[in-house]
Amino acid sequence: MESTVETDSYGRKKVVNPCMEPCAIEKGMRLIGGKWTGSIIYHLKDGPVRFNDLNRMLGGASKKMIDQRLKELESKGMVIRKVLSERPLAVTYELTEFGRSALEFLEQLRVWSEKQGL
Amino acid sequence: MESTVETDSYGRKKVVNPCMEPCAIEKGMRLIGGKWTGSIIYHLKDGPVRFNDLNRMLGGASKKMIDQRLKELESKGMVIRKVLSERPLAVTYELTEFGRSALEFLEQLRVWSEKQGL
DNA sequence: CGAGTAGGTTACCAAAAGTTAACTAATTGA
DNA sequence: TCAATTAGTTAACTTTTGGTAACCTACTCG
Repeated sequence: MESTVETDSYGRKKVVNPCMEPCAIEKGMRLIGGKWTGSIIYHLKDGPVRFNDLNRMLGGASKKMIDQRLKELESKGMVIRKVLSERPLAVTYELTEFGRSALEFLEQLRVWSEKQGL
Repeated sequence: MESTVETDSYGRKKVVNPCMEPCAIEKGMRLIGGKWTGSIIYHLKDGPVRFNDLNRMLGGASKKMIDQRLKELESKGMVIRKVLSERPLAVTYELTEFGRSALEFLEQLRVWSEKQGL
């Protein structure tokens, strides 16, 4: 993963390990870097949350977005959808172990972000 | 920043601190979550890199992308562009202190990402 | 001279992403 | 009966993105 540039005797440049396809950082970002994705994971940190509650917590995100993101996260195995009861329909979303493992990084991001006073 | 849902005596839900606009995580993500942005910062970690070298390191990213991202990062104060010499034109990009401060969690992201074997 | 380097810029286009608002069906509370 | 809740879905639309490839000036190497 360490790509470096070397200069040959004629002054020509060559890259030793170019990231031919997205490297780890890029892949990670594509997993949790989508709009609202990080926020959703973060808001699930304290346990299961219901769809509409999540919707209310993330003012600014539309239901469609939240729905879409939750489905992505579910398909990636970071979130589980649980039906508490049909009639009346009640559903919660919670983090899997994998999902939970992203919290560490997200927490650091949050701290950094707040420190910069963004 | 702690948004929670409360239920009143009638069973109605209210959110106490909704993230009305993007919260810290969201803002952070928008700063470094763009395609290739994290990778660019990460590849500048060992010091100044020239434009075309960066281009070679990030196989898969086009010049246009790199150019665009570098300008964004410059405008956000995370990267500085330095002209080493005109005639022949030589330019390097390096991280500012602010840019460097992002390396800490990018490194964590990298480790996490690799651990998942993505 | 012709090719290659450096550091970009430009136009064009296709595809993806995101927003809004309306609508669903079933249930409950006033 | 009216309103609101639940968890979504859908269509229509706009915006943003990202990729390609050509072009630019200036310089050096053989």
